Amino acid sequence: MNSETDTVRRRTGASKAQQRQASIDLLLQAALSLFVSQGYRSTNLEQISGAARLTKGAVYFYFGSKEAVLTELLKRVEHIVLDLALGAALAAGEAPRDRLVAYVHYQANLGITARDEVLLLILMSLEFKEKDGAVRDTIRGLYARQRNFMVELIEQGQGSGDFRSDLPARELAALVLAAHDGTFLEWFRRDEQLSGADLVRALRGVVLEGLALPVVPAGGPRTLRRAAAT
Amino acid sequence: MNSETDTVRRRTGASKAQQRQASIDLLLQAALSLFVSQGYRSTNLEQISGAARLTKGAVYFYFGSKEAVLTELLKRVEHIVLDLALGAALAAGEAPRDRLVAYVHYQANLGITARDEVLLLILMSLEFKEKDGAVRDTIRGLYARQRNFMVELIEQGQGSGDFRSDLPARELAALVLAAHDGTFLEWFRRDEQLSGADLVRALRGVVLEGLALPVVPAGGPRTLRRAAAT
Amino acid sequence: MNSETDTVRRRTGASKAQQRQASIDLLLQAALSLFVSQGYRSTNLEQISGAARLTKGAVYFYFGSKEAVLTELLKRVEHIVLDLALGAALAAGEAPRDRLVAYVHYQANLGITARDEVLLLILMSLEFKEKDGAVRDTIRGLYARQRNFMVELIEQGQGSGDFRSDLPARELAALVLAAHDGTFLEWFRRDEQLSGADLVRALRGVVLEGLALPVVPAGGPRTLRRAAAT
Amino acid sequence: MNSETDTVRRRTGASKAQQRQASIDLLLQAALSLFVSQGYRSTNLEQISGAARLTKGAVYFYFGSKEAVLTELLKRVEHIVLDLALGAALAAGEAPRDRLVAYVHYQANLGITARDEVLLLILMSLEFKEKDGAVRDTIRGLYARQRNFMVELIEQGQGSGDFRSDLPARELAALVLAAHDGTFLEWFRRDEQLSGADLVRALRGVVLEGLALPVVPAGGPRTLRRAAAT
DNA sequence: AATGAATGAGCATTCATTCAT
DNA sequence: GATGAATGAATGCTCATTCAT
Repeated sequence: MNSETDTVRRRTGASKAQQRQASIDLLLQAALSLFVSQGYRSTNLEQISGAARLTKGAVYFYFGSKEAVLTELLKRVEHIVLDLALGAALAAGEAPRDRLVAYVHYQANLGITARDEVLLLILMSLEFKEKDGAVRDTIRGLYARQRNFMVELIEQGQGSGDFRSDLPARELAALVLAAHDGTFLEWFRRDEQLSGADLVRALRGVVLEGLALPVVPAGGPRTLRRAAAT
Repeated sequence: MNSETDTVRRRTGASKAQQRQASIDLLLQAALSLFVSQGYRSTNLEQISGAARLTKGAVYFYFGSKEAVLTELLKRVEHIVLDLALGAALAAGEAPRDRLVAYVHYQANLGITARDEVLLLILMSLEFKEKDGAVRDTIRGLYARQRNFMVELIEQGQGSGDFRSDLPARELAALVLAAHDGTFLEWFRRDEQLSGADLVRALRGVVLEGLALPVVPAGGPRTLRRAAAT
Repeated sequence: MNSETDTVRRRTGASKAQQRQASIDLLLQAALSLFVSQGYRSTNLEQISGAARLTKGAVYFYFGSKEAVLTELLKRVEHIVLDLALGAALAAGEAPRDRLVAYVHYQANLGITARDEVLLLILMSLEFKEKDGAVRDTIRGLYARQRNFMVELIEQGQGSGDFRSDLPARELAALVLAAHDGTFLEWFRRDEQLSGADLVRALRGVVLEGLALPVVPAGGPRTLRRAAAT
Repeated sequence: MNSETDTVRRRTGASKAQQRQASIDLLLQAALSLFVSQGYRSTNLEQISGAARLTKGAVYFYFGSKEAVLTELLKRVEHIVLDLALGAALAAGEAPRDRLVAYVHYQANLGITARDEVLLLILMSLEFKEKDGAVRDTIRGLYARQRNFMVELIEQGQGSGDFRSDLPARELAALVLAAHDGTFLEWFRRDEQLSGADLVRALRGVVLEGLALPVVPAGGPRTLRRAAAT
């Protein structure tokens, strides 16, 4: 099971198509992991290809440029972090608060199942903020989609009386997403020293309570609080 | 008002010490602004020194290395973002919720008066996460101070019955700070398209309501809400 | 008439040998055209094989190396540009001036029927001037043959009194060939904006008149010759 | 007088301005020589800087890019090969034939005093023929100037009856310049095995006789001319 | 107090070539 | 008969750093 055996196995035991897919996946996986831990700029192609037991040339064979690797990664991220998350929220029912809870849950789950994908989007949005080009535009598009969804969700919640209306939906939405991103980053920054479960519960609790109608009479919020309890 | 006039003015109107300080400040200001907008790695010394109307050599004359510029910047950030913020919180009285409100307010103010300093700390904590060295250690120290303060504050609030106890103080503290960082980043990411005032109000509102004891009888939260109103 | 149809046609309508020859010709044609327009060094195998609707590997299958493609091309050029040109000159009769005229005419014709072949030789002689190896040696051989032929032709013309003897045959021969190459290059450089017919007439006229015995009688030319003397 | 002494002398014995100029000249001289003998594409920065006893970085310090080195070289070539040559021709008097003779002479002289500069222009015009960019445009401009000058000169000569009018000035001009370039290239190709003096005399003789009014008296030439007619 | 010259290590990218299929 | 995968050496360029002035 040493490296030689490994390489040979990959080279001989598989069909071309399988080998191709295996190399691409290996490369993308290595790039994802490195971009997240070191940043895009500080990761070089030698590291990426080396981690996949290939050479720099292989990256060019499959992707054509370093940036194209990131672009491909972002395409996959869009699916996981946006398509599915938004889908999960919509599938949770009609009630805005149910949708919000589902969204928060899905995202929290992603922290475990797709930690690097989530972080990639956040970190690249920061690293590419001022760099003109396709990557920046792509990322802006992703963020815009996320924001639009959240703004609408909150507006509906305000309309239905589920969410507080004393603050503009745009800023509330920004805050929900910001709390999310911030929590991920803090978790990332501390190398998972925090209890993920507790952190998620804290996030959900605080966001939902904080978002609920602030003038608390009797029933309404209680339900929300109850619904939020796991 | 061209560069020559400018240089001459700097050369003639000031003593050696003043001139020295002026150059240092110019360099630090340029570096701060560039590190925040482009990142540390993507900012080169030519840009920094050029923005200060000096040359690369001047950076070495005053600081000795690129990293030393950042280190110096972080020292200043520590004072503004930590010393003063923590001081402001402590000065707000004994009550944990008052201290938290004061802390949030001070930080929100910083978003206007020292935007780049706040962002520098956040962004560098991400960019230097995996890079061994003095910078990383410094940043970790700053974050640790901030966290310890917040954990203590929340523990006190939990003890006094001001804050919810159904979640661990460590995770709640992480969340408060995360919401903060996340909100700053979102504001940064969107180039200040958001209403800063509304965003701060949303942050304060959501965090405080969310942090307040979840079982709300009559008075308590009201006070809080009243205190939070501007 | 798309690529698929094309490939299918090639695959089905021809015998193995025909197909083989077709691929080789396609490759050589592509290489010739690209080497002439971009230079050898600046043309890569992807461009060559792509233009022939094949892949890089095919070039190796048929030729073994990039240089071998050029070598094969030069072999064909030798036949067209040397064998036939020299043959045409010899076939024009015994008189040196008739042979020279025939040579010029044949070459001029090549400018239309085998433009790229002629240019390839000229351009590669320049590009490979300092690169040791088979290509350089081949090209030198071709040029030597051409020169020897021309020197002999001019020496005969000088002996027969057809050509001027006040200048050495070696330099006159060099000049005739140089004028040729230079004219081709100028035509090439200007992307055929010049009238090919007029250019050839000019070349022939000037070279022949200039080469003819300079013993001219009366007025005009004397002045000129005097002015030109150093 | 070994390399160390040399380097030290350059580094310590000269003022900054002198050192700067010395390095620039050394670099340009090395680049000129290498571009001419190996071509632009096939010359790398290591060779250029190495020949000047400097490193690649120095090239970037002074020029900013490989192409900029060539651009600077071409600027100097324009002065030597165009400004001065055209000036020399105009200074030779009013008569077109005198001007032509002076031009040919000046250019021939350049073959000795500025061989590489002349060749650079010719060779780069070929190497950059299909490469869009500033270099190509610059070269085209130089060639256009040269051609315009020659066309006008020949038109004047045709008007004054000095030059033959049976061929268009444009093609005759192209031919004169082509003969020039071709002769230079042949000389270059043969590594100066030819007698430069004889070659120049041949060029001048053939071009001038060939350009002179073809009105020749008796038998011989007529036959020739008849044979040449299409 | 600061500059200009120069270095050298690092990096993304290109490309001829090899080889299993 | 030809392709696709992969390599490795070469190359233009960037940039933090050094040093004499």
